[in-house]
Amino acid sequence: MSFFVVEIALPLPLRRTFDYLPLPGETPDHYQPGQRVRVEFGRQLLLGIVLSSRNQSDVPTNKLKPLLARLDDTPLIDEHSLALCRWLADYYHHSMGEVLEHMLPTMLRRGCELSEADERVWLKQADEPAKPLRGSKQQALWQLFQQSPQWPHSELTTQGFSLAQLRSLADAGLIEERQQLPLPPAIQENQRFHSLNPQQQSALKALEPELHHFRACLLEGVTGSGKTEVYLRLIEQVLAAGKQALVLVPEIGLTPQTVRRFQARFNVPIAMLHSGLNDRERLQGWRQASEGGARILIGTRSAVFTPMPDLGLIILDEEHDASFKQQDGLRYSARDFALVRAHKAGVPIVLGSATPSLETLHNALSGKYLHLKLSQRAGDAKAPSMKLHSILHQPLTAGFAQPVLNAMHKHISDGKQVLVFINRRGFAPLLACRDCGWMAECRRCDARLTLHQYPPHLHCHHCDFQQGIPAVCPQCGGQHVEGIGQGTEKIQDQLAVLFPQVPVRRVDRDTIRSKQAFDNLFDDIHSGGPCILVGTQMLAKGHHFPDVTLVVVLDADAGLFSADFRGMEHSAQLICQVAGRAGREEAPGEVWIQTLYADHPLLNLLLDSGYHALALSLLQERQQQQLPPYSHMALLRSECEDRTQAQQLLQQARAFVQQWLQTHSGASWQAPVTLLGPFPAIMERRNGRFRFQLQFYAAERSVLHRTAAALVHFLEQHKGLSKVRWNLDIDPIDTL
DNA sequence: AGCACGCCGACT
DNA sequence: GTCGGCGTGCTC
Repeated sequence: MSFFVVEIALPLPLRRTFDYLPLPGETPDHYQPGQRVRVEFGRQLLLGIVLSSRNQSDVPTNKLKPLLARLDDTPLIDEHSLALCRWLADYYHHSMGEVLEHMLPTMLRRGCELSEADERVWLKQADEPAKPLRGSKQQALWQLFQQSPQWPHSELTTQGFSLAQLRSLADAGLIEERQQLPLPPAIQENQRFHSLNPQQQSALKALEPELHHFRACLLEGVTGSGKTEVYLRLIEQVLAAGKQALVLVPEIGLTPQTVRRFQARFNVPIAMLHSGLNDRERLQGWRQASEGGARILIGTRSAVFTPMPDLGLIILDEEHDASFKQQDGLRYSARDFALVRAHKAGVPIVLGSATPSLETLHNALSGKYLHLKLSQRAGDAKAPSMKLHSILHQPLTAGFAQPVLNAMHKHISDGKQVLVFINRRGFAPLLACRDCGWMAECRRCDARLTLHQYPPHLHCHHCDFQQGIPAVCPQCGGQHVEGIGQGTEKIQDQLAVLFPQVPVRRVDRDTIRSKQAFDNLFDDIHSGGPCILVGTQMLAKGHHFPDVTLVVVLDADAGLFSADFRGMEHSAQLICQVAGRAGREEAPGEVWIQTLYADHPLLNLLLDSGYHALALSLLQERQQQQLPPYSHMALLRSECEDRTQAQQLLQQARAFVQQWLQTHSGASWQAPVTLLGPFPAIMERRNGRFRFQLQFYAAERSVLHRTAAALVHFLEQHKGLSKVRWNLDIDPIDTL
């Protein structure tokens, strides 16, 4: 048998692979790309992925170690997915091993078998107990089986039932244990079948011919215009053709409602992948999708990696949402990756949004994407009326102008619900001393501590540092230490006094700690009756509150003057999203935006002419300034406890890139790379580390790409400033 | 990233 | 005299 080695990708930040000797008696045929193997690496045991087998190695044979075990007979990751990982590793200048780590659910990364996704389930076997059941626990258990004939073992144990209780029901012949892969039960087909309005029909008509090849489409539809119904119709056709559909949604967008709507509509197994699942559930979702059992996969960002053998369509809803971009480690964009995946798989991808990102809009306007618009709201719903309300020189009560309070009173007395949006959680964003001006600051960040009252403490929202509230000023000993400004907690308190007749509910990360809490609150709100909801971003995303007819935006100004060049874009998207919560049913909605800058031209453009008009105007600005999407951008960030070293690393990086550009700019390199920085991050110190950044802009993506590759190579070799942590962000979203 | 090896300060 | 700090260097 001839000599060969197996090339393995290991979960390390090293941008190279490692060769190992095969197991005794195995031939190259035993090794296929995508299998998992266990290896000894230095002194540690690692799980790696086979990339290839070859008949020679760059490493001397006596230095090669043999593999310890091969875990899979057939590849766990198919060739197609492997090629996509290679693309991703290349594009984001990351190690192949770390990219592959993202593709596999935790249990598979730890060496578990795919079949460990199988869970014990208990199936109902009879309709009536032959003898009355003894014990209230047993009766309660039997009640559950009346509701649904099939229960996963783990779910029953978390509900407090014991194995003994299950056994006694099994002995009575009422239920039976099975080892099986539970697929979500199919519900009756074509429930709640909505009819399409003319715009939806023409969008569908335009999309239908594109279903059998790659095509990127932007479905730009105002809130309530029925984008989801168009998705459902497309998925219907894809399923009928025997293909699978991948549906990607933002992190907080995957609500039980969304899932229920899909389940109610399609008579096929649907898999889910999102952050609320435990490891086994994730493995289940992954397995169902990758073995083809599930015909629809609904998931958040990381679900974009799940192999799907019969992929026929990708839907990415709310494409502008920031949660599609991973913000640490491997900083990939699930949206951009989904586009590449669709392209390589030869299937269409539909990006949906009421407020598309300027990048996507630019691609749609230039004809690269098919551009479809839904401008009328489905059914009878009318667009909300939006108005700016100047609070310049106006007396405020609890932060509200009187006319705004009056409007709130009116909607409440009409029996409707009011939503107050303020993007600051906690009681007050600042705790200060009236006597000497001292402010509570975080020791580890360049930030003030936020005052919370429920429970009372000071909290840094950037590093999670927490401490008690000082009774007297630590600087002057004065008694007048108080919260300045307002957050959701304070607004809630004050509104409870101003509107004693209605409940005032708060929705922010602090009240919505668990999914359970959210569902409860949601059911409460849904059951109707007038109430006031005070909340942050969380309120803006994805949720349908049918009885909300008034939305008040308290701090729209915060985003208008952001240091980030995308600040206005994101502000506008947020305002539109919050506004979209109002008046989705028969009652018309009203949106009041309190502002100090009632004559802000872009804000007025947004209100008078809508998001699309504003976006066109912002695109012009971007073109003039040669900012994305009219140029391509990369960001090298550094952080270190030593300020000087963090800065030095970027200076060295800059010097390297400048020199490299000089030596590599021949005739074919007319397009230059513009370097800006290094400069300190907007919050220079965070969690005890000083942060700097170096920006790269290029008109040609390929130039930026090659520069970045050279830079990463340089930084990897260069170990002088080893304490400094660095990260290269390709196509960064926030540049703060 | 781990985990070694390696050379200088405060302890039983 | 050792224990242990974390600065370089390597891992097929």
